[in-house]
Amino acid sequence: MARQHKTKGSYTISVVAERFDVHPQTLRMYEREGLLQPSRTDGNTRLYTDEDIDRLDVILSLTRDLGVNLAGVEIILNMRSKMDAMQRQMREFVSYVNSSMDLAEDSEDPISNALIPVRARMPMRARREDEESPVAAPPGSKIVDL
Amino acid sequence: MARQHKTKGSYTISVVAERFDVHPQTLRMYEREGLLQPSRTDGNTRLYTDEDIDRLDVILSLTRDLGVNLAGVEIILNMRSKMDAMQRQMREFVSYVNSSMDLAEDSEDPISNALIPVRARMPMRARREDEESPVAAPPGSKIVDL
DNA sequence: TTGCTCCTCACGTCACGTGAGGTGGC
DNA sequence: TTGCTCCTCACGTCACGTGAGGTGGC
Repeated sequence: MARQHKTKGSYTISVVAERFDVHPQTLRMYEREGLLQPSRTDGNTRLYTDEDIDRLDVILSLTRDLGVNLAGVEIILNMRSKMDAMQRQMREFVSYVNSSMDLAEDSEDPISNALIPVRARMPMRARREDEESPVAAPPGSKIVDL
Repeated sequence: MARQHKTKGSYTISVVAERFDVHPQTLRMYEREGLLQPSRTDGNTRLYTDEDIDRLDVILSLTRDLGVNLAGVEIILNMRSKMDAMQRQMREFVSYVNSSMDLAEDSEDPISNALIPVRARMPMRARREDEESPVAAPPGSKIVDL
């Protein structure tokens, strides 16, 4: 059996290949195309981290399940991280506004009364990670939750 | 020369094909794949609107310039509209918060003082259409401004 | 009639995945 | 030694784009 470097998730190419039922040459190709950047041992052997694994999982979903080619995968991965950054900013901003309003929540003054309806009318607040994205995918869309 | 139905932008397939230097069969293929949905005349001739043209422009950038296949194009177009929706929501929310704060701007009470720093510290406000996206593309990214 | 339109079928090309073959380090 | 690793080269398959061929309506 293949050896595993199991120091907080570090896998050789054969382990990854077997786990995802993918050809080792395919993994090397993904690296050549810039989609994966595993580190190397001193002896030049590739080591895949858990983050590499997660990324590979997305790549294989796109290529195998959705038929996207590697040029498309690269762009989609970039857009994904861009959307993640947007959602993070959104959450930070909303939670900041909300916490500012919490200071005013029990107040009776007219300004806090003017601001509180934001939370009631807008469908926005700090979301937990397991909650649904605020923007629904278009009907019939192939995007489930990329 | 080919005829044009120029009632607020409505083009036959030959006009579109010539303008974008694309084979008419390719346009029919894009429609078959669900990427374009031109309307039809009573005689079943395709009519492309200005919106179809804009969409085609993006499709051709993705396929020709970036080498994305049609499966990838579909996903990217869906993600694009999802991102647009997110930015729109963001803008609406921020401008709502800003306008709420404008009510309190000249006030001396502690609550408005607690809220005003939002605008000073966060890089978020209602943006004009020609301003840059708030989230920068990763360095070396192929995404210019999809 | 002319020049467009519609459609289907088929071919060439290229990207992607996979395999062979030869090498080297633990 | 064994079983991994590295690499390059090459092949098969399939998606995409394009062309041919035959049709019909303005």
